[in-house]
Amino acid sequence: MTTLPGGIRMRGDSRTADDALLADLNPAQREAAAAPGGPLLVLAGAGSGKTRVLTRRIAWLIRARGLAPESILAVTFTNKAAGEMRARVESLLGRSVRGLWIGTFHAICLRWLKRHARAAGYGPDLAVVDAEDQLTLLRRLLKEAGYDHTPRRARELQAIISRAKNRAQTAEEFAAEAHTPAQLVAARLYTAYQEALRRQNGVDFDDLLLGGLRLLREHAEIADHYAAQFEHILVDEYQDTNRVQFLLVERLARTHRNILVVGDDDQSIYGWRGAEVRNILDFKKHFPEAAVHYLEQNYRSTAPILAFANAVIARNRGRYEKALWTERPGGELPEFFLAADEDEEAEEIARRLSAEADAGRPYRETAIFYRTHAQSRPLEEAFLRRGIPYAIVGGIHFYARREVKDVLSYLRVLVQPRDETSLRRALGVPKRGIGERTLEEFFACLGESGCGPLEYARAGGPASASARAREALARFGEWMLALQARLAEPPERILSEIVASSGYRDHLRHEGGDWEERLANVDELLESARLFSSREEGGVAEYLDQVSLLTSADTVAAAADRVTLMTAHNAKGLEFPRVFVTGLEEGLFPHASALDDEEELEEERRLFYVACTRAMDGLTLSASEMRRRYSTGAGGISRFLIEAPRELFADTGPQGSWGGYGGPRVHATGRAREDAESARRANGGNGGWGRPVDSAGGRRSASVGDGSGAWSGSAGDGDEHPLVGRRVYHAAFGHGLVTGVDGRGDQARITVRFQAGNTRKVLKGYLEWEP
DNA sequence: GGGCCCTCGTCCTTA
DNA sequence: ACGAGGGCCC
Repeated sequence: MTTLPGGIRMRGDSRTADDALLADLNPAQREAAAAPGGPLLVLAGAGSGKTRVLTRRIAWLIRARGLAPESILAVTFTNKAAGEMRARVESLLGRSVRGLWIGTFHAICLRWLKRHARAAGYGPDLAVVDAEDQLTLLRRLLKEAGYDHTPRRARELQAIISRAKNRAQTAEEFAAEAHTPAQLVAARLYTAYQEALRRQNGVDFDDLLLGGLRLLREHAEIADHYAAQFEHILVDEYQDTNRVQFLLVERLARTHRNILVVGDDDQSIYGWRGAEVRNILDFKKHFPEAAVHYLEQNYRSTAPILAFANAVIARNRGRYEKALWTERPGGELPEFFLAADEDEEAEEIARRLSAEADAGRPYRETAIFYRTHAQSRPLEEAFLRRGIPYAIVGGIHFYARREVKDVLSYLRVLVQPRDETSLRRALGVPKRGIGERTLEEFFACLGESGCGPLEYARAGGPASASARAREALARFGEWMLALQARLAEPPERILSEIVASSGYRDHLRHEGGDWEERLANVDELLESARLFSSREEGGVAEYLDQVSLLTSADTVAAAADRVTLMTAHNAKGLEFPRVFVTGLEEGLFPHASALDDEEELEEERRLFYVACTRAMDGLTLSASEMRRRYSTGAGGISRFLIEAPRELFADTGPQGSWGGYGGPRVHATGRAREDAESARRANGGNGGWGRPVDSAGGRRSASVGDGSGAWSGSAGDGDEHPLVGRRVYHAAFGHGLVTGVDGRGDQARITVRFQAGNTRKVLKGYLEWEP
């Protein structure tokens, strides 16, 4: 008998597991999987078999407890996880579990909103608006309201609206709380945005959740119906649920109170998206009678990997104290190496990968994680050079590619002509003589015309438009209405008809550039529609729903023997025998935007912890001394490595890179670049290794502003304008003259006219001041 | 007015 | 390096 943290005493084998379903679970897993009912919190560390517990519990509820599949609701984090979990349960039970509700919160809410469209206040054929369309719409609204409508502003606004929605705050509630001028503007636009969505019968991702919640709140009979139906509710990755998702779960669990949530506060990585780790920390407050189970035995990683990961996460405050352990014997220390720049970092990874492949490790066993998508490029280039097959998860999502969105926009218009964003897109691409001006008038007059958008187009649109534009509109309307009459046909047939008769292929060819790749993507889209038709029941509308809810994590191709590249966020829930975590530099991982906020830093640390704990046998960490990123360099080795006990990882840099490293450079310094530059020169600029470290190899002061180095000439942080006219040297761009200053301190952006003739804005920290 | 070309600011993570 | 917007020509 053991007492676990939190004072939960656990018996050994309880022998409630008379069912073979639970035979191979450990006692803690079994207790959770066969728990009698009531609220249950399972704190499951990385690799502790939580998916196993969830699938076994669902199977156990159905077989041992005789529950009907439709009385169980299981919420997963991705559609892929839902599909896998369903398949797993079916194979455990040897029967179909048709009727089981399993999916992401978003997919489940969409299902409700469609099923109860009228009650939810939507028309039929509700369409999901993706992030890009959301931005397009917001920019248009900003412009119409006379505000700055740069993509940046639109993104800021999108984030504000999204955060409000994730707190379950409607436009009206948000407006009521708005005080500062900026908040009032945001409130106005939030309202306008919701009206625009409403006009086109659209919902964004956050609306799916909020709409689902509103449906349950405003229609007690519907809420009671589902609350009665779902005798058992299971939620995976509970640490990454937001307020709205909590409220949904809480409402649905009210009748039976059989709510099992599984999560790990150390793996909460979506705070920026509105996830509230409080949901899991406060579970016992919300459900006072809840039992708590801890899963701390890790079945995934070797002891050295776990020891390193445990040490990393132990730096965080505000967490349930816990430590994973394993019975796995042996294992190598995690490795670290420092490269001169990102090309060499990528090259070294490719080199190690090739060697391991030669030694018999299949490529598919290896994954490479990075903090931002932009880091994939050097890796791709290195892999291409060495002929290493790879697949990128995420990045520019397939369905977010311009050519794919173009073609899909026609399909969306057919299903929902009021979708203004898609209609604007379809009208404009390929060019058919309908320009900005005509579009504005078209939509301005559409309302008064009293007919639908396609009929209005067929009639020639606004009388004020040019004869050419009117003719083009009429042809477009005619064509779309003819296609609309065929909507009962399979999506694939409609889609290929669209591609064929729109002249889209010619349009792409004419565009030049990477048209071949774009053309291939269009063909791949047609193939995906064909696959949908062959696999799923449902027409064009269902096809579009599926496309909208697909996520990057859903498209991991498992079959081929390839290395997988993805962001650390996308890695959640996965495991690989061999893992590389790259770009471990201050400002990148942890990301620059988190450096001045302790909570955000802790989230970065959790993200790093998630990345490391994906590894089963091998973990290699890497960093670059220099990085071309918005014309800036790297910020020194990540604090996540600096703060880890030195004996928990091995420095495998060819020249003992760590040994010469002078300590944490928490802020980017000019020295880092300078060193990297001299390293490149010393290596003849080729892919050679290492940087010439201080010959002494000892510690070296690298603190910013120590007055001894390149910094001494810098003016104070007060008045920056005396800097204009100063001569400077930049490691990458050479000598130049300051022509402008933006901001203060080391974060100031200095405009420099370089001798080469180019003018650039660079961070002050990267400049050396010449006399 | 519509479309092409060139210059400029810009990319953190996502259901 | 990529897209958006401004300028310019049809």
